[in-house]
Amino acid sequence: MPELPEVETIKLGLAPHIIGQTIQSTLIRESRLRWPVDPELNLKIAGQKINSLKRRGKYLIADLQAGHLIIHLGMSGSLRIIMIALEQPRKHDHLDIRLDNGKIIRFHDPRRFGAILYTTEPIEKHPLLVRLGIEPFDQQFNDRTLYSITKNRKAPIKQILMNSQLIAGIGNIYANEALFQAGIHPGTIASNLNMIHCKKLVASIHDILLRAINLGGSTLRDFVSSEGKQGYFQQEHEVYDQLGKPCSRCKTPIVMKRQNGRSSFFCPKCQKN
DNA sequence: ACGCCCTCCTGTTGGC
DNA sequence: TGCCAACAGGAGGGCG
Repeated sequence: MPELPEVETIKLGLAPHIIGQTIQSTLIRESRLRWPVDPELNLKIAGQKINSLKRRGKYLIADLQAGHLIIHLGMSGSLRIIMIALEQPRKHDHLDIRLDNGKIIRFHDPRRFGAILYTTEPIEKHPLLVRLGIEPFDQQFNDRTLYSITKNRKAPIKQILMNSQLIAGIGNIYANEALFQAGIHPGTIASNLNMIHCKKLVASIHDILLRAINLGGSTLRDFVSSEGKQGYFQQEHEVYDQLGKPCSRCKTPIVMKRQNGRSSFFCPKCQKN
């Protein structure tokens, strides 16, 4: 579920509940995530105030007084705010962070590809973050920077978009959707894109991500009580998971193709190599 | 440096 | 209805 817009939505929903609060305690029910949760996590972060909440790529970063909590939701992770003693933990509720205001941040992740890490190193030097590529909403992300990323690469453009070490935050859904909107075939070799393609693609990426964030935002009011709601952007998918359905522009049935182990969906008529 | 493939894990779905 | 394989929104790590 969580690509850039979902993580941004979670950040916005979580922030008012947790910013300025002090962590009272941490409860680990299952430490076997992508990386083991530090058994001393509670010792290390209890008593620390949460100063701010940021996003980098698909990572959430809570800045504490003396360090940073790095949270990644993997493929199936979600976070909720719940009231103390109100809800029993469900299966796959792996970790609770109890705050002084009586609220609990509860981490849920059936596939356990997610991660919760604490570091006292400068956050930008953390090995998981240091190699991340440019943020799509960075001022520097424009037609020229995308062109410089693509001009010497032989991989298909879709894989370039999904490579978080080149561009951070775009996953399978938004790569598919942005390429459809830009009229570019997902299998196009990156180095074959010209500046015009790159300009269109940057505009599409911006537009798709912004629209998704805005729609995700409409579920914010449910954030406290609901289990990682899907958000409304899924109703806006033009190609992702739309195999066989008519293209919204030309009515040609949407096609699916495996690319590097992932499903690519596209309109064979509107999207050119 | 680059691109491809494998891996971690559980839950859901579709074909027979 | 049940069984089983395929697949799912990520991404680090290892290899050629």
